[in-house]
Amino acid sequence: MAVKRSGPDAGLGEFIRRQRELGHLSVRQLADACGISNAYLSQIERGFRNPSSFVLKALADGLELSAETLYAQAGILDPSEGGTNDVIDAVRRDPYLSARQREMLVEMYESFRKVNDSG
Amino acid sequence: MAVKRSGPDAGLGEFIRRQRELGHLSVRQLADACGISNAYLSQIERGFRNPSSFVLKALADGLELSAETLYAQAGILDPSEGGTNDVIDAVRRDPYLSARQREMLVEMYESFRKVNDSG
DNA sequence: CGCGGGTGCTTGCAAAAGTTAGCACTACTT
DNA sequence: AAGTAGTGCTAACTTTTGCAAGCACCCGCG
Repeated sequence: MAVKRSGPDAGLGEFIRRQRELGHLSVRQLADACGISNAYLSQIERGFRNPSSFVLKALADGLELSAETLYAQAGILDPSEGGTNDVIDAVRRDPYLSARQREMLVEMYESFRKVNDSG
Repeated sequence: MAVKRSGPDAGLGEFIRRQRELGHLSVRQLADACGISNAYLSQIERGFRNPSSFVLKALADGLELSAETLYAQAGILDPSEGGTNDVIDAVRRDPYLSARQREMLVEMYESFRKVNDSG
């Protein structure tokens, strides 16, 4: 498999269920809102199925919470990512840069900030 | 199906391929780095397969870019969430940089973009 | 030439995702 | 009590993911 898979022990399902119950939604209601079957949602909540990116996105929408929150819960997004600095964020988000170029820009920026602080 | 599926027209694959090529990696190299098969990566890049959340996460790591960038490209994360997209804007807005530093960062960024376009 | 190793791509197949139909249970009506 | 509608869950099935193996092609080297 090589890629990590979450089993029935995954906390994501429990989180989804809690969120659903907080919103006073039934399994069917949320499933309909997300465009998935109730059976499938039931299995996701109990950790027997591993939702795809699209289903995860749909669930985030249906639960009216940010996709980031859900992804962080799923363990596929580092909660600290998307940090506090606009420049670094923008560099990380720019789709036209290579990894190395990103790295160079971030380093350059940080060195500037460092120099400015000490000066 | 009820949940949106991306077909061979999806831009995600092209984006991944572009990032891979910018990093001078072969299909096999990136696939190995991500812990997925080269066959599968090839299919993802051409839009014939739709990677799961976990594979997407692995790809983000392998390409050394933030998971958010990739998710935004996959259309499963609203790009406006969590900050701006424009590197130059962010640099210009940053209050902790000198005019000279701003200029250098912008020039560096633009030269990268230029190189990527031609090469 | 002929061989080994690099590239990306295709082909079946196993495993997982996701659906439809239907179960058992509860609560409210008539 | 019987009927209807709500709840979540199960079973059987179809579709998609993801992989091992192998294809065809190109290049440098003997």
